[in-house]
Amino acid sequence: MVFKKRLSYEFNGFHVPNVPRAPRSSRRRVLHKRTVEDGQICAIELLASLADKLLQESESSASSNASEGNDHSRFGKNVVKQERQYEDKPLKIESLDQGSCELSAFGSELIPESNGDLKEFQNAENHATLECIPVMKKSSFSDKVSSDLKTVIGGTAKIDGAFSNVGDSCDCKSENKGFDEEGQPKGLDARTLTMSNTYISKDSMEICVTFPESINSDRDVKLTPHRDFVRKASFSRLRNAIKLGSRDDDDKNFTRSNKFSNRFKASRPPTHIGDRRIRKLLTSKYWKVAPKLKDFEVSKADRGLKPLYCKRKAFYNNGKYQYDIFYKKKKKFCDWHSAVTSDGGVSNESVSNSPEKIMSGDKSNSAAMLHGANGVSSSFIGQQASHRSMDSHVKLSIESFRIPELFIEVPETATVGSLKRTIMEAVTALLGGGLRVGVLLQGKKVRDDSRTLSQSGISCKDNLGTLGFTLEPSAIQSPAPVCSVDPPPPLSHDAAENVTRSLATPPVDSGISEAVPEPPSLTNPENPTDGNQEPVSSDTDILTDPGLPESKALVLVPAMNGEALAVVPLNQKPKKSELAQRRTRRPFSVTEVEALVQAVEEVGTGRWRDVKLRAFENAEHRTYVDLKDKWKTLVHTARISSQQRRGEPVPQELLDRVLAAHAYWSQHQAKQQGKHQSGTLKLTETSDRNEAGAIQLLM
DNA sequence: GTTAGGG
DNA sequence: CCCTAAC
Repeated sequence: MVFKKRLSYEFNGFHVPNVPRAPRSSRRRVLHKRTVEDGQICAIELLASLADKLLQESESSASSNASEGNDHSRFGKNVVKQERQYEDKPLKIESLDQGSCELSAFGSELIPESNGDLKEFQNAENHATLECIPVMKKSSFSDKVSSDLKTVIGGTAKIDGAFSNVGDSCDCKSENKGFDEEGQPKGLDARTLTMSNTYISKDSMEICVTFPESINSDRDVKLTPHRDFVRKASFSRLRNAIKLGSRDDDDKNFTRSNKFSNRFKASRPPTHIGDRRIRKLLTSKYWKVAPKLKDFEVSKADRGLKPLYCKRKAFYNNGKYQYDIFYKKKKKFCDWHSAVTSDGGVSNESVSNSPEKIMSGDKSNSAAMLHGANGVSSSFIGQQASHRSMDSHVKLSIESFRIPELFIEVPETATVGSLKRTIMEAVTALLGGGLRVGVLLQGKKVRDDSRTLSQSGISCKDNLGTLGFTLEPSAIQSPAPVCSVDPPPPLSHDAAENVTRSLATPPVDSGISEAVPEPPSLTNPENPTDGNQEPVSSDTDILTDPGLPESKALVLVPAMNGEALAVVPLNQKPKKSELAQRRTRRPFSVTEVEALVQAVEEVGTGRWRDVKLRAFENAEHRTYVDLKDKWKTLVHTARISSQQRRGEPVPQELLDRVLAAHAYWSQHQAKQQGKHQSGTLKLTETSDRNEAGAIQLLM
């Protein structure tokens, strides 16, 4: 009885509830907004000041735009969090972000300009600062730019150096804590990753892409990270994560970790038992089967709890929940495209808080789940119109790329290393087929590859806001656009939030990408955009899902203009799509049928709670609704020919009793207390189906 | 929270 | 079994 009420855990407190099973009715928890911690603020300030210094050194340029500021704050916050975490907590692998590939594309246009360098530099700086990760950016796109590039690089290098120090200090700390460090060289060299045309920061997997507006959308832009590269990235990321902790709130991570560790073992993607609605959605039209993902299923974010029918029996379901978790199977979602919502709202619907979501960013999770069904990964891209693009270059930034949620089965005895490997394999398998890039403009897929960006309208500032990209495993044909960016972006702030959510880290580090910087926490909690925020109700168990829902988050990075771009989900359809698992089927045994018949004979129909108490008091998995349903089917079964019956045959004798009791109680409305004992109905047997007769006898 | 039914 | 409307 008290259970349900207790269920509203507070995630803020990171309290993990131990409820065995959740009541069906959703437990919708309200997310609590995170408050920024003082410490964080300080850290931010420090970082900010540091950044300023750097900028000044390089002859600060005044040109900072709102968007940048935004990013900065985000990153800064992120950094702070990381530091904090690393200091305060023991890091757990589980807390690592799944990682997403972060892709940033910078237009080359800036470079040539006198100011361009500076700006670029700033960008770089921001990134570095934000992530506390050295980022090397280099663009070889055009030779003419090379000189400018140098400058940029230099700037970056500086930053890197500065941060490397930080990293070192971090390392020391971590070492003290007993973390293993890889013998990575320190300094820029170690952390610099250079690629031609495409640069990915080792840690963040940031990819910079530059291209002229006139390029063909398809061929010129390359977003494919190299495998090795990926590895490296993940590696370094891991390292970072270890050192600094994941960007998520400590609490979050912590909680997640706990969940994860506790539940991960299960083989099936146990996920959440969810909200009925969610289940419904899942089972029905909303999800499609992903052809390719067999090894891992996509799970849905929703961790709804099942209802406890234990009001009277208070702990009646103990342990059941767990059972469900382990044995229930997850359905795959195919609608992931719809899922990719800016706020992830798609999936959330009314379901609210799953701790997980809260932690990681609900929206993304849910979205991820949906996507996951397909196994397609999508990414949101943030792009910005190049400011003053006199040179007609389009500047785009893809902040992150996430893979769909994966379910992985790992024995409890598995090592962390094996866990990571397993995840890596799953991810690799997912992406093994290669990625296909789709371009979305105003939610529509841009198909004509030969058209220039300007011809496609992509170069227009107005349209940039509506530009989106999709990354899908090429194996999957589903052409459907995964996500799009919403044109009318509300506030940059919102955008940031969206991004954040989408980026929310999954419990496990996929090893592929790094966590994305968190958005400003202040605003996070409330998302005006949609009600999605509410995390899906989840139990603690949720963590169980090893799944890493990854959606590819597409984030728009506000460009210089500072207008914020909001990522909007293309499809609203799965508004509520939360996944719920269907309970495992448990056919009634003859014994149970017998008990049911007996009880109904005694108590009558229409008093299922009493029946339950009388005959199934200890059968946690049999709810009174189940009993009622079973009775319904029994009556039906008794009326059909034995040839038409399926499953374990029920003795005719029992079926006869069913009919008799049914007939009897239909006449009696079953309201009167069970004065009728089995004896009473026995008489019926004689008269058999003659209802009137039975009644007469009974009376 | 229970019931009663439809799905 | 699920989901809901009605109580």
